[in-house]
Parts: sequence; structure tokens; C-alpha cells
Amino acid sequence: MPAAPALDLEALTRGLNPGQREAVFHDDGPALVLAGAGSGKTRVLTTRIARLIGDRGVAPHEILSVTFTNKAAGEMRARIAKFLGHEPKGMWCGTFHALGARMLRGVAPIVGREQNFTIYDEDDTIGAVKRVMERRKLSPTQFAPKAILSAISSAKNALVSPSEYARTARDTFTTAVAGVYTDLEHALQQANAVTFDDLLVLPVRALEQDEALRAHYQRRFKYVLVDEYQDTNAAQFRFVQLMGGGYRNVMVVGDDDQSIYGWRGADIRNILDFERAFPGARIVRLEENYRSTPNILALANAVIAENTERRGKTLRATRPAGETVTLVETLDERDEADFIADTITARMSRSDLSRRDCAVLYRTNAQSRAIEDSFRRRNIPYRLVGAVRFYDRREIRDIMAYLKLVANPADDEAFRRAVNVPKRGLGDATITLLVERAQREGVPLLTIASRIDVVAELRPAARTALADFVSLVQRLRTAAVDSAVDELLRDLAASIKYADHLRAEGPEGQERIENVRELIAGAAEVVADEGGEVGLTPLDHFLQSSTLVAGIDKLDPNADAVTCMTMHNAKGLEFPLVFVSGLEDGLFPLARAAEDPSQLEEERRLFYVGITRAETKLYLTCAEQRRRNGEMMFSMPSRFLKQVTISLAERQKTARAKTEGRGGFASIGGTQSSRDSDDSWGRSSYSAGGGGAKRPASQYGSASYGAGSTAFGKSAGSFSTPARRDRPTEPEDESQDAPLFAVGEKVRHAKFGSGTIAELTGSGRDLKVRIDFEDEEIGRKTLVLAQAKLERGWE
DNA sequence: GCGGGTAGCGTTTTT
DNA sequence: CGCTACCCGC
Repeated sequence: MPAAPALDLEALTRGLNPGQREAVFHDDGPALVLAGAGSGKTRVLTTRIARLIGDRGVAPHEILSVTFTNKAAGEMRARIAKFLGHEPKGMWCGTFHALGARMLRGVAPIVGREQNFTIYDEDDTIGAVKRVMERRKLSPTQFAPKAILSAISSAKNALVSPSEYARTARDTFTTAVAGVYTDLEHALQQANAVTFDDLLVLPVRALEQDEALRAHYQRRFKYVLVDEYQDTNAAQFRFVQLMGGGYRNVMVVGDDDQSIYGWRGADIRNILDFERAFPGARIVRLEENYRSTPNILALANAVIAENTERRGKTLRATRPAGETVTLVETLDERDEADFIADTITARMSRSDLSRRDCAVLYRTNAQSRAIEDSFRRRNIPYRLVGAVRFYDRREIRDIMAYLKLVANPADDEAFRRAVNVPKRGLGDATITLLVERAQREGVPLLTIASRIDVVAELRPAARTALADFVSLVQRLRTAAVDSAVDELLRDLAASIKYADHLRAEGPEGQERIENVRELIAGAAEVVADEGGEVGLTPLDHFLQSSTLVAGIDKLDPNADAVTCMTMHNAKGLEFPLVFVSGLEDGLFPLARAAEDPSQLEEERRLFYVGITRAETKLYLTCAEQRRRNGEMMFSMPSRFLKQVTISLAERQKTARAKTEGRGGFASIGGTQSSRDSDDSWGRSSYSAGGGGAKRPASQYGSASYGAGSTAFGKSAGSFSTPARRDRPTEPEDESQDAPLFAVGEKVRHAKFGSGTIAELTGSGRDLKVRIDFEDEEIGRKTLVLAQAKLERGWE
């Protein structure tokens, strides 16, 4: 046994509760730590690793630790380094995707790639799917490339191969998917590229196929630890099983109540059935919560108790009682946002609360707009997590396409993107020719673009432009060998006069220039960072990390700003003051999830995640009406609020909700409301002219609006109820003789033929009709009535 | 080949 | 409402 390095184990583990201690001091064999929200699991994981290295003499390179975000990985590494007094050099610590990429760099040939493979993000992959579909003569209108990709992605996450998929394909869609899936794999291999999903799938395949490789890793990793285990999918599970299959010292930490990635293939059974996969596993429960006040926890427990698919546990508070939770009814999204902004301002002025202590959480990214507007009006600094990724901006993608092509000349997606930036006069005709020749010869576009015989067929202008492009890329390739990434970027930007190009776009071009500057500055930092152990070039390393960063990874905890993000992004974080907003049926839970019990449970777990982010004070907010896709919608309070009884949360209404509101929210908490059905909804009429075509009341859930007794549970998703104000109607009186239509009516469209009106939405000039056309090629379409020129009565 | 104009569409959630 | 993906005219 190696000499134990200096580690003050006593100090390190002081104050741990019995459960935490059991997990930290667990030695060999599998273990499942069921760690409730705020139960100190991060401390358990880092302390355990520090103990393994510093006390048990385990070498850092014998440890594999999987985290949910890159940020968490960085923090874990830093904390361990602090405990030990030195870096845990050689320890593998990162997300499944980052670790998969790391491993793949070393074993790429086994799965038909070279070490410098490119990682395609979603947009790149959709591009590749479209290309494959073109070649297969599959119309993108018949099958949405996105839907095809999503089916392929699910298959990959479930470790279903193209041939297995093809075997089970039955209908036209799955048959199409099967074909695209097969071809896509070839296209990816040809481009020396992998998708996000491949970062999990290909390492698994390599480990399964190559016994020596498997033995190598199984011998190497004596200890495997996985955080946020409840969100692992089949491929990730298999990865853990393969990597930890030697010593079986696998410790997974998770909370089934916080499993919120089912839509991404995460399988809650991984945590529910852990003992079956790892017989003899020790189970440790951490139920003591150190984060939130008892008030907040009582609410969290009440909410999650509604779920049936769970192992079951109850968080126990350790903090003294605090403020009550507040449930606030607001008028609309703007009123809600104003309330949040004002509350933050007020609470900051009377306590030492700072902006970074506050978080606004929501279900969908679109909800951030109103919040941002309100914060901006009040000059409250805020930062958004997620939403539009920096690397998804057009100008960044353009530049990155060049870099990708420089790093991997076989990357045809990158070629297509870069070749005409800035505009060089190389359009469809040129590209089509190149693609055709490249396909015939089975070589990359960049290669074909420099072939004299091919180029000779082009117009002289195109010939010169293409030659310029090719020589630029070649020059950059040479430069990349020994220059830093930021230098390379500067060189590139100067060569294509990118700043001039952007400036020519007008005022927003300036912002884009700033973004490119930021990219270059960021690249300079990555250079300083060591490139990993597999001998990646700085460029490869930069490209990889830029593809794998998540919004949350860049969250600067020291910035003095309020944080706004989705509840998915909030996982693992905590804030003294938290707002969970948009608690309306149809939005949270989302309408489409409400139908399916298991999806509804996942939504509820998400609510639970939101609630348990709060340390000291929690506000829940909902709005009576909300603008969605530019259309005002009325809604019912979230069914999740049924469990939020008066004893669990005090009620509040904003001034505007009181004066302008309809009072339909009186029923929160399941209290009966004596209000009679307010028939202004049931009766509201829809027509282009504001005149009175009746629509069947049953077509909408709206009939139940305001009827307090049907406020919860059974009432259909009233979120989809288009709003119709009954008081002072907007002066949208278009032509009085605009045709009036009703749902169910048969109509005829000049181009699409005849069909049946399935739905009417909007009002006035925004009135839209959704029509099921008889021609199946056309199917269901939404048209703006004012423009559609429909004729009625075609039986 | 390019750029303006617009019809159509979309909102879950993300590595 | 805001974005994109096409269509069309130049």
C-alpha cells in the first residue's frame, strides 16, 4: 500500500450525518445513494473521492467520475484539489458526452473514424439528414427532417442499431427513418464526424466489440462514480456497466424524484432497478435537507407525494422555520414579470440580499421575454441561462465552419457552410456539381474542389472564387500546425475581411463583430488550457469544447445579476430567493404532457426540482392570461397547485389581477367557487370581420373557464383557449362582408383543394384557420383567413 | 446568384 | 410574435 498522503480526514468528514458518512466511507462493491434535494450529495461525492485518493491511496487515474454538466465537473475537480492540496491528475471527470469524446479520440479507428473527428451539433446533424433524404428522394415536407432525426436519436440512445431498427420498421415513417438512419451512419463515417449521441453509442460499441479495450478500461478504473444517475439513458447505463464492470466499485448518486429527462431517453428504471443490474448493491439514503426552510420542504413533499412512480422518501428539514411560501395570482405575463421585478427590488432594499441570490424559473424559454422586458425597464441586471447558445449565432457558426473544415477536411457540412462566407458567387449550381462529383468518387468536397478536371467545368468567376477558398483553407491548415487558435481565428477573420462583411449588414453587424471578438478572446483562453491526454491539437480541443458547452457551464456565480432559466437548467443549483413562474395548466404542466400519466409525473418532478431550488423564500406565480405565439390565451391555474393548500402557502393577488382580472382563479387549491359559468367565453364568436360565426362550444375547453368546480383535473387543457375580450372590443372592424366560418365547415382553397376546418384561432386580421385537406399530400395546414381566399360549402 | 419579400411555422425541456 | 425557409424578380 502506498504511503498515505497527508489528508486531514477527520476535518474533512466532520459534521457529516450518518448517511453521508456511510456513503463517504463505503469501500468496495456497488452502491446506490438516494440523495434527496439539498442533502449534500456533492459534498459526499467530493469527500469520498478525496478520501479514496488521500487516505486509501487510490491513484487519481483509477477514478472515473461522471457529472451532469461540465461546470459541475470543474467544480468537483477544484474541490478535490483543495482537499488534497494538489490536482487529481489523470482522474477522468466530466459529462458522459465529454468522457465519451475523450475515449473516442483514442479509439476512433475501431469505429471507423480518425482521431481528429468532428462532433456534429444538432444543426449539423439535421443538415446531414437532409442531404441523405435528398439522395433517398424523401421529401422534407412529407417527413420532417427534425422528426426523422429525433427518431434516430431515440434509437441511438436506446442502443438500437440501424439494422435492428430496420427490422422493426413497419409504417412508412419508420421505414423512412430506417433508411435514413442507415445512410446517415455512412455519411457520418465518410465525413469523419460523429453526432452527440454517438459520443455515447460509439464508445459503448467499441467496448463491446473489443475485448482488449474493455479489459484495459476495466482494469484501469477501480472506482466509478456517477452523479445525477436518475437522468441516465440506456446508452449511458451501458457505458457505466462496461467501464465499471471489472471491479464493480460503482457508486451512483441520484434522486428518482428529480428525474426530468425522460424525453431525452433517460430511463427512471435505471435508478429504480439499480440492484438488479448490480446485485448486492448497498443502498444509502440521504433525506436530511440542509438547503431549504421547513415551509418550502413541506410544500415540496406535498407536491411530490402525488407521484406513484417513485421509491418514496421524505425530506427532513434541518433549518429553522422561516417565511411562508407565497402564491401570487397575476393578470398576465407582464404583470407577473413586473411583480417579480418589484419584489426582487423591494426585498433587496430591506435585506442584504443581492441580485445573485435571486432566480426566476420557468417551464419554457419563451417565458423569459416578458421577464427580461420588465428587468430592462427597471434596470435590473440579469443573465439568461441557455436559450440561444453563443455558438449557435450565425456569425459564430460561419467562423466555426472554417475551423471545422481546417481541422477535418472531410467535413462536408462545414465545407458547405464556409464556402460562400462571405458571398463569393458560389451558389447552388456550383455546389451541386461538386457534390455530384464528390459522390461519384467518394471523396470529400474539399478534395474535389481542388481537382483541376472538375474545376474546369465551372464558370471562370466561380473557378477563381473556389480556388481562393481552397487555398485559404490549405493555408490555414498549415498555419494550424503551430499557431494558437486565437491567432488562427484572427488570421481567418482578416483573410475573409469578416469585419467589413458584417459591418455592411448594418447596426446589428456591429454586435456580431463583438461576438466574433469574444470568440477570439475565448479561444485565447482555451490555448492555455491543456489539451487532454490523447494528444489533441489545440484546435481540436477548442472545437470539441465549444460543441459540448452547455448554457449553464458559462454561468458566472460571481456576476451581480438575477438569474433567469428553465427549471431543467436549474437542476443542482440553489438560491435564497426563487420564483417559479407560469403555473398554469397547459403551460406547466404542458398541455401535451397532461394526457399521459407518466409524462405528467415527469412534469411534477420538474415542479419539485423548481421548488427545491429555494433556500429561504419561494414565490409561485401564475397568470390569468398570457400571450403565446402572439396570441392571448386564457388559462386555468396549474393542477399542481391543488396540493398547495392555504396552510402550505399564503395567497396574494397583484393589483392588476384584482382590478382587471376575471376572478377565475378564486378556485386555486380546489376550493369550490360559486361563480357561475361566465358565458362570454362559450359564446364568443370568430370571424374575420368580428361578426358572428358561431363555433361549437365543445370545440374548446373554454366552456369550463370560470366554472370553479371544474377548475381542476378533468377539465381539458384550457390553455389552448384563444382569448376573446368581451369588453370594449378592439376596433378591428375589417370589411363587414368578410366570410364567416365555423369549425367543421367544408371549404375550398384555390391551391389545396377542399377540406374541413379543424380549428379557428386568433381574431381580427390574425384569425387563422386550421384545415384538414382531403388531399393527403397536403394534410393539415394553418392559413391566415384574411389571405386564404376560402370558398365555403363544398360538400 | 442574390436579396427582398413573405408564407408558414412553432415552443417543451438539452448534452 | 419572431424566425426560417423558400419563392420570385432582378
